[in-house]
Amino acid sequence: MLRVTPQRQAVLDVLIAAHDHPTAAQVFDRVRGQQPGIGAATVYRTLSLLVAAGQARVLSLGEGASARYDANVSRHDHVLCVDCGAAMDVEAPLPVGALADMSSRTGYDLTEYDVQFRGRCPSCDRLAHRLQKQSKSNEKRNRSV
Amino acid sequence: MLRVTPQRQAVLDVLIAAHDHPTAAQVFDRVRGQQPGIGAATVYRTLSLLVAAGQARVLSLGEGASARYDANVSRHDHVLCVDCGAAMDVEAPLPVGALADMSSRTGYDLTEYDVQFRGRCPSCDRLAHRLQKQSKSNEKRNRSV
DNA sequence: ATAGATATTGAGATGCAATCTCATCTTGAC
DNA sequence: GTCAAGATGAGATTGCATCTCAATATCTAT
Repeated sequence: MLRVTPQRQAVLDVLIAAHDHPTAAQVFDRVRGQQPGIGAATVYRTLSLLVAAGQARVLSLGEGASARYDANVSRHDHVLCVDCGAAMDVEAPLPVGALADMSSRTGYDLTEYDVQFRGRCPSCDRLAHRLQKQSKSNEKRNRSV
Repeated sequence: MLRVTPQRQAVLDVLIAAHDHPTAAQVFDRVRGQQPGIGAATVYRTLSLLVAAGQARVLSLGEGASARYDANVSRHDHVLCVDCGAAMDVEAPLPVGALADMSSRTGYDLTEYDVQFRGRCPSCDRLAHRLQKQSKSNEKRNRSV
């Protein structure tokens, strides 16, 4: 029998409250806020359990970044910032039948898909533009020296 | 100036020859076959350089899996096996304008996207079915004991 | 309520990929 | 050839993730 313990509840609570797709390490930190004594093993174990039980999902966003967890288990897509790693849920469903098409095209037995959009979030975008301007004015200054 | 050294050439060669989206560790192993003395630092460094130079791409396939490298830098999508991690390139482009739509919908400055299809590759699928049958016949046997 | 079986926990050890450091070596320009 | 910039690789280090195991908590049957 699988038990509902305070530790497990805390992990799930954190996951449901989070809308930023935290990594396991971030979940661990947050859970510690509520259950200071909880161990890393318990948090990692619980995350795996939740995923196995269909209560959570693992995402591999970003490039070579750690796995990120999401309590939103319905099919959805992601927009993510290549600078700060921020991620948000969006909907960009493929036409009905696209999954079946791809299955027969590849011979794989495909059961799910998702679309990842990558670019810069508004705040990183502003920052990037500001830095760009600055480096241009630096160039001018250096030329004139 | 950026130099083309035998080590860097070897890493790029391995990447171009590979069609299985190897992880950095796998690239390292393969490069060692040709350049036994090459160090891990060099391979990891070179992979980052290649990505920065647009000669390669990093993918985050699978869930919590290590980053995987791909010398195919043109836009394309992936089908991947959730059991063995095999990945293949496919084309599943969104309608023209989808990227711009999503940008204006989210406020992000989006520059790329890709679709990930997940399921079982033909051989893992066969294996899974075989195991399923076996476990059923085991159940029967156990019941009759 | 109690005993015994089963499940869960957390500290610490371990594993492993990835990065960093730095002395040494290579390369290209002059 | 000489020199400066660039590149290399052994080994140390970091940091995430998993495993081990003794202690603890929880369930079930009586």
